[in-house]
Amino acid sequence: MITLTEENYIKTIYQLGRYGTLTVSTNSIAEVLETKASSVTDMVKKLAEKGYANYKRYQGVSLTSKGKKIAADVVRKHRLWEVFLVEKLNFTWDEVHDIAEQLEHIKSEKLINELDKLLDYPTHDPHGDPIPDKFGDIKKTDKILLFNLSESSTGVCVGVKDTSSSFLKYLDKHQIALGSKILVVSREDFDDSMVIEINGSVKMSISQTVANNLFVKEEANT
Amino acid sequence: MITLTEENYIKTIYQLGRYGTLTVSTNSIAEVLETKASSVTDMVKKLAEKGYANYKRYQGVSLTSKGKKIAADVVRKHRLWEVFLVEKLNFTWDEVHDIAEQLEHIKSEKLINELDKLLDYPTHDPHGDPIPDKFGDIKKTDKILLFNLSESSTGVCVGVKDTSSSFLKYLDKHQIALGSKILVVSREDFDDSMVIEINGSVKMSISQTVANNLFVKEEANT
DNA sequence: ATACAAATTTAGATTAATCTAAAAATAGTT
DNA sequence: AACTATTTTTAGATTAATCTAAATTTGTAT
Ligand SMILES: [Mn+2]
Ligand SMILES: [Mn+2]
Ligand SMILES: [Mn+2]
Ligand SMILES: [Mn+2]
Repeated sequence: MITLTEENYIKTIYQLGRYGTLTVSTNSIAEVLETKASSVTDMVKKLAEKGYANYKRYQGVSLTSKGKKIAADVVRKHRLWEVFLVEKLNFTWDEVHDIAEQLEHIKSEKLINELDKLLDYPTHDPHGDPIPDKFGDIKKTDKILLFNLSESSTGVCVGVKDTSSSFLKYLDKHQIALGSKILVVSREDFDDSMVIEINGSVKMSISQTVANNLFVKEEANT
Repeated sequence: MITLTEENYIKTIYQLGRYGTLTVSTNSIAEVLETKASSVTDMVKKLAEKGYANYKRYQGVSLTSKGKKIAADVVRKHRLWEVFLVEKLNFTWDEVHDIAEQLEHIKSEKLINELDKLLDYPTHDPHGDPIPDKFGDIKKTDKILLFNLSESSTGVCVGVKDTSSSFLKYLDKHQIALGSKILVVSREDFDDSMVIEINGSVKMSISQTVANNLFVKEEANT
């Protein structure tokens, strides 16, 4: 039996450690979960005892394969529910995260498999993040940050790094959505801002911050 | 802020007290929630402090209007989710209750209103229980137990009292569903069993237990 | 090699929810 | 009215998850 709190810690270790590949520090977990480092220490000890994590004092934590499976399951549920909220219940992409934080802990294998079927087996959530399959495997794409796209190159917007409501609403306002085609018209060395053209029509200037939070898939150069 | 546990106690008080009309005993709550009476005493004190319940030592508990609203909301969510599971995710009526026990605690007004819309504003859950509207009001029907239907009277099955999986599967097996027309062919004084005819065709004998757990709406006598 | 700052862990306390065992109140019966 | 069985409450302890403050370890810089 695993508690909701344990699931949240495991998920955080998974995501901070790049889908379970790296070792993660106590402080970084505390920051994400908005708890104190001492609480994290207690919890990772428990996770290690239960076989979900590898932990040596002062050396950080990583997930066991058992822990990775739990984490992938929770992330799968989170992202499938987000798709459901957008596709079936008229939510916008900036409204779904907090509700998915609750729904990701509902326990029923049939529920999640039927939801997957209802949504026609989506591979990505509304923010472009990949949905692990029922074995916990993730199809990883070769997306890069818009910031790393060179002048006069083109990319298709495939995801966001910052999923905060304010950033998502900014994108909505400027008609940038997943699937939008983005051409880097020019770059400004002075402040690292860039001028982009969206879907071959609207031109606008974006800050470094924006460019560093938008994932694109680079298009083959003509 | 209200906890999941508090919600479950409030819901139990609501249901034991006939949708909040009666005062409820400590022991009866303990029995439903499978806890000890001493735990119930502690919790009802807390509920009273928080303004959800009226409580005087040794005199039982009832809900305040604030408590009733919470309870109706939780019951509304529980029953809407049950409809969702059956209508959209291919669950059978004997599979939905435990999952709805989890889903009923998800907090989002928009979520539940959109779910209501998606399901086309259902008035009853898959077991025939009424779904409170968003104001907490319940449309109550004049259903009676099949056991109280007299010989040669006819009723339409509109609900079940026992919602256990074993009873629901028994009904499935014998083709009794919500909407089935049931004629009381004869009654046996000896063991209170009765012979019924379902939808004008199949005849079968049912025990007192079955008759006491099926709600019907009596049809006007010809 | 030492000193220091940052990260991490330990010790001890708190809160929510639960339990057992004992005490108190209530209700039914003579 | 007194006795008794049942119900309910109190007292004290436990577990999960958290916190603060103090102690320890690590890593970096002189
Ligand atoms: Mn999310
Ligand atoms: Mn979560
Ligand atoms: Mn139910
Ligand atoms: Mn519940």
